Amino acid sequence: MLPKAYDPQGTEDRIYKMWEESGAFKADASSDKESFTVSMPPPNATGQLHLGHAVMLALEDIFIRFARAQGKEALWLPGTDHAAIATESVVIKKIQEEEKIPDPRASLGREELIKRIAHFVSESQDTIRSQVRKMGSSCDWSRERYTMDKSLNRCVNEVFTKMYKDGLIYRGHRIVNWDPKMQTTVSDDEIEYREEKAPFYTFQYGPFQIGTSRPETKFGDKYVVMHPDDPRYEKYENGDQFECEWINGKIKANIIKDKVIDMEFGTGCMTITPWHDHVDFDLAERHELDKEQIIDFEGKLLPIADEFAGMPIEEARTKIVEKLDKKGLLVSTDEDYVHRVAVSYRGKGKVEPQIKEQWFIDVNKPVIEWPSSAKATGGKKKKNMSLKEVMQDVVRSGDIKIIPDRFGKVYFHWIDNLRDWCISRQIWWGHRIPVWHKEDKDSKKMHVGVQEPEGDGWKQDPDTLDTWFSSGLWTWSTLIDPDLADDHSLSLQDLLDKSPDFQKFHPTSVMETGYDILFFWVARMILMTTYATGQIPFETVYLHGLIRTRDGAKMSKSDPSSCIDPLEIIPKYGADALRLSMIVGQSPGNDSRLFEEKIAGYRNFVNKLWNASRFVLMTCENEGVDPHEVESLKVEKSKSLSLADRALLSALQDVIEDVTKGLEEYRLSEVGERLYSFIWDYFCDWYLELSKGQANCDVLVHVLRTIVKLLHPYCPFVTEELWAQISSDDSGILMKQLWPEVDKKLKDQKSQDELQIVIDVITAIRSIRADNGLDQGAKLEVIIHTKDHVDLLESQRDHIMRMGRLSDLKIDAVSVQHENAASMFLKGIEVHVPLEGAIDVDKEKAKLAKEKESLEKFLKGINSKLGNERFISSAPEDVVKLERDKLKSVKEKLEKVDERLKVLG
RNA sequence: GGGUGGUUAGCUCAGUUGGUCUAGAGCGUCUGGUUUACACCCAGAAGGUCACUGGUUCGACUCCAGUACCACCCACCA
Repeated sequence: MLPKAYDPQGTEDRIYKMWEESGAFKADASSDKESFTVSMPPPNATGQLHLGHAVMLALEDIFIRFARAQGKEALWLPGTDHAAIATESVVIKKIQEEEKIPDPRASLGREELIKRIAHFVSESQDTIRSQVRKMGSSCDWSRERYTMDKSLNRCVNEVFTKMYKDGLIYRGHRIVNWDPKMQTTVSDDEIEYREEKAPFYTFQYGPFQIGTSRPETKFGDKYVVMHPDDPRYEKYENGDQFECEWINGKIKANIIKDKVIDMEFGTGCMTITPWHDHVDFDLAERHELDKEQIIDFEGKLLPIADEFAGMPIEEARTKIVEKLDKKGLLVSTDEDYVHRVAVSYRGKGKVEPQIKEQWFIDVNKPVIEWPSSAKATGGKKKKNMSLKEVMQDVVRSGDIKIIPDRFGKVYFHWIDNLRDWCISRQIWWGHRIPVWHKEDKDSKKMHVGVQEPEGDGWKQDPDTLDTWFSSGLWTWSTLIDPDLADDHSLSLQDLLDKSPDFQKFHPTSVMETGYDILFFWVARMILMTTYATGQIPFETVYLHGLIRTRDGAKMSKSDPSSCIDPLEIIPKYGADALRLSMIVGQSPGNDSRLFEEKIAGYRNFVNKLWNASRFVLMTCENEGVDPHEVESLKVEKSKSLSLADRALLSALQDVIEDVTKGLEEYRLSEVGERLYSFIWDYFCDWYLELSKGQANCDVLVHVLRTIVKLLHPYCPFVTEELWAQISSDDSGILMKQLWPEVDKKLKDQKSQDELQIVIDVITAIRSIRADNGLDQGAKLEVIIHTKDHVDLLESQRDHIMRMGRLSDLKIDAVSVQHENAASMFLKGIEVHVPLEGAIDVDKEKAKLAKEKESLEKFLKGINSKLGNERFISSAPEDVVKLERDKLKSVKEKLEKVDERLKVLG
């Protein structure tokens, strides 16, 4: 016999091991079945899984288990990401703290540091693997990938080379975000802003007053810019020159007029520093101005600063202000000025714009033919598209569907503002740029290719690639056969053609991830994959929201008290309960809040199902039935089923229908609720209670088996554990079972309606008892007066008596005031109990009259709609059909109302 | 400055193209309960003018416009 409460801790690991050993996670590329693929967003190999990962795993596991049960060849490919900057900075910090080495890069050197990082990564991969298992994820471990795998590196190099040859990758001097702490560039999307209070100074600059919070960048300033329409500076012309006293003596300055200046801000004019500011850089490009570097890559001032050369920014700032003040050039200081400082998203260091030679991807160059392969789902072939245009095209055409669709807008807006993507990083951890340089006495040579070129003296470019470059290839580079990675006679196209997994499983079906990395990752996958493979990376993008605390705050690692750690929750409540608590009540794209009571609630539900199953097993035992020997067929043919049985089987068909449709449409929250309430409110609270009178083990077992199948994607562990108790002998494990199909023969709306009447009667008796302060123990005698339901209620006499706790029950076939109502007499008190509708004749009449009126109006509305030719011709067929159905049902209702009004006189 | 989402019971949230919603659930609260599984339970109850103002409609929580507040995203801040 099963224990009284479900024990997740004693169950889950055992079940997971059983699944894994059964081979049920493995997908077969040679199968004829329709494929369904999910690429797991690879967690960063830097540490622990958090709730964000848990949501992702739960959602994807539901998709994949459902697809598998539907008979599809389902592949869920797991993996981890090397997370370039994030990982390198974590390890460097660790070494600094643990080994007291202030500058690990300099002390250890490239090779040793990479070795250390690789060691760290492999440890953290082990933790991640075990954590992913804890969630019950049914992913194919035999295909696990890592973004730094050899075969993935091959793909990276192939794509880089291809892009370079197509002129989509170029090298150039451009302003980039420089992180002096990590000594690397950072992409625009990896920057966040922090508010900071810093003094804002106004200086006298010749005849002008200029404002700045960064005096240390002002050495090279020889341009002063103002708006062309600013009346205050009317007398100055673009290009005018003047001489003025500045930090280190007299300088020659030029006047520039440009519309980017905000006349309202400060004095309406400013000096510019093109080397260290994005806007200034653009402005300088437009007006062809000189650019000069003031701050070096360590964050110290250069010789241009004279006496300040070599000073770090912060120190120099105050000293420069002092000097200008002495010179009488400081006009005012605003100590309370708040401005936003750019900070690296990964390394958390302040970002300093710098001009540097970097590698870029040109997103506007029109050289792409799309779709490039016959397998792609796109429309007609178009030529000369840019990367940007392809990215827009695949979403606009509907080839890629984004859920929720409003994120499509966000996506387009982002693409509109997209600038060339800087892909080189000056860190060591990552895919090294496949470029080799050779310097002779009089010539510089460069080789771009998949492999190191022949001959001596070639040195590989020291830079690595942005981590999103390789993750952009994730959906397909993971499907390339690793055995082909070393065969350099193969082209990129050959690699794709010769990899069975790619042929079978790409494009993938769903990309499920948080909306916060729509730009970082989803957009980049679309860009890289369409270009490299000619296929879209995925058909559907499902974006989940963030999980927040009860108060709506973000769960942050820095504040552990605010965090719910999946690893603490799982042993306490079980992975199934955690999964439910994150899925139900969560709609895609919207944040949701999670707290322990909510998880406890779903733990209770899991336990409820557990006990319902125990009850079924006990009942079977009492009846001498072995649940393993129950055949589903018996249920279908049996005509001697009780009303409750017929109603339940019919309701079950509705559930199968709703759940299947809901899952196909990715409405996971609704489906979860539907199952929850069916199991608890209907199956347990009514059916099991009714069955205590007359149990039909065939039906009990059949229904429980179906329930367990339907719930399995949400709660894989309990359901599998229960399945072992109730499955027929030869059927095998639950996760390999096929999805239940609706059996139309079992649909029986009449039984459902009739059972509802019985339920209403029982409920009425219960509420009368409560209303009259009669406790549960008191035995009651009840007389039901009814006109139409005598036979029905008579047949359910036992149930009504038992569940209403009655000592006696009389059912009288008398004509009551009007149909569909019954009255009851309790202990001499007459109590009217509606079965449906009210009993007070006047009230009833008034209500019916009102209903009639509104129905007539409704009818008029629909008639006018259907009579409108424009509506008929323009509306889709199903909409018109819907209206016609409405018309029909309204007419029927109206007839019923009329009939009842007649009865009432 | 541009954009997106939210505002429904004390709390957390559902509500599928406007019409069985006379607005639901879970938690919490209150009352009662040793019922052939389950106190991680059972039976009941209280609690909402669906943020506000207009509009469209025979009919609006649902569609449109505007207002207020909250949250987030993008851009800019010399």
